[in-house]
Amino acid sequence: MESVLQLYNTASRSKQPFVPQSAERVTMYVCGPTVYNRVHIGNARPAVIFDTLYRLLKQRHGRVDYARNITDIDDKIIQAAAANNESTAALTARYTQAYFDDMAALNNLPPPIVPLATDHLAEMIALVAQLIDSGHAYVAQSHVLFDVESMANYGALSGRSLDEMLAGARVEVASYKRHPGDFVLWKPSSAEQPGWQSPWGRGRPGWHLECSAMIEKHLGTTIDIHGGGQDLIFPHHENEIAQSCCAHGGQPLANFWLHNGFINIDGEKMSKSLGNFKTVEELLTLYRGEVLRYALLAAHYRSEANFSGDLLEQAQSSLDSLYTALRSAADVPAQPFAVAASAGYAALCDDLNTPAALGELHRLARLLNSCADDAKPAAKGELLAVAELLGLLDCDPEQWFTAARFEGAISAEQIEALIAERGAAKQAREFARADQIRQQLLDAGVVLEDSRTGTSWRRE
RNA sequence: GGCGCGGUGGCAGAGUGGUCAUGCCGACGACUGCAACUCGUCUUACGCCGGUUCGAUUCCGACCCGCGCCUCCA
Repeated sequence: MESVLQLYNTASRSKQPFVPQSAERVTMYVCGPTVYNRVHIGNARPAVIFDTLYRLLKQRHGRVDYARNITDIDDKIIQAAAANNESTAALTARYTQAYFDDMAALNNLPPPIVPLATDHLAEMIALVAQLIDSGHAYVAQSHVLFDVESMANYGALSGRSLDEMLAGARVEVASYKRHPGDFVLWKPSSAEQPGWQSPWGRGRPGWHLECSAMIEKHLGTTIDIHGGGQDLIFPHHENEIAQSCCAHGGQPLANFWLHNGFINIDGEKMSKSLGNFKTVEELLTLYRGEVLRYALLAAHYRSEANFSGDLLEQAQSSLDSLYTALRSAADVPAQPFAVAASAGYAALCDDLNTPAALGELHRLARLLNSCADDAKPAAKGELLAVAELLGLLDCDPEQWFTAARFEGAISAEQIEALIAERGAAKQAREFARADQIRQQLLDAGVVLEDSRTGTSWRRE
């Protein structure tokens, strides 16, 4: 029997069985990056988490309309482009491609829908007009503002009332707002700022507007799952809900709200001021993307995760041991395995318990290492099937251990030549010479492993 | 101030009212010319104080400590 998928819904603050509106087509939207610089490892967490969920949902339902947007209009983009003396379009095109590259390096499948904010101005303007018409928004000093008091249950997702929000307000309130909690739907652009013509003059959208507009266009009025980082619960998702619900006669924007926890670096919150900001690009010069992915999956997605060199070393060693099992079983055919029957699959169905699923990978690797030959194809098949759900172990095991990862590393040809020489020395029982070659290779970062069938090697 | 989260062995990190997470590191044994890999065994746990219970790391309450959000943020 297939496991029920339980997901923790921020809206209800509890795990609930996931039931999509249509069993044949699941709709999921995840907030993507604002493309004004290289993304950091914290930005990669939701991408990896929701990619894993995407894989699981595809397995369960077949079709998943998964959209992850690119925010390519924003004040930070305008500032960065001005600082570089280039157009916002040139800047965002460059960083959008960099984001795609970084995410691909982490084994994330490309989402089937990747909408750009700047391709949806007409939809955003229409949404604003609708909110004005229905009495949920007003124009003030060339801005269009959402009237939070017009919505009875504003604040429901984050669990706060308008009064409570005021108590902690730490930002100066613009004088033209009727209520301090009112947020910008549309704002005016100066001549040098990017802008679009609208009924309220030339301007640009507020932060939250694009998601509401793009969800409606690509996925529908109410979607099954909306995801993102914890910090987006308020105000971003709260305001998306306000915009969409009020424009749609109160219909919900999403049935399930999923939020991932934050990543710390060496126990401290990652921030530019602390200087402990790690970009994916930077980390990829030290570790393969799969190692980063393993490290990101090693903690449950809702918990805080601490990123450190130690964690990455452990992830590397853990992957090495899994690939060692696959390398030893290189000649074993993988028997097709119905993954829904696996304990690893069941773990993922329990609110995406990736640490338990990784544990299952290790159990299967041990099984593959130790079981009788006739049981190996099944063990290998199950191991690979669970790993695929996690986006792991898709490398050729031989390549995993032998590919040179640093400039100036000893070549495979040189290694093979030395191994041949050592083999001859062993034949002649000149063990001193053989050990000397082993040490020479070890100094070059190459470990030799003798077996009945010959000598294999791996880089450390 | 308001809302919320968490404290598990050297490290990372699941989970459970009573037997085992798992991985990394460490120790020992088997295997090996020596190693490595692998397999097996093992050590070190559930913040603190009460309560419920035959039994609590797990449930309840208080306390201590850490963290997040409260209109930049994944």
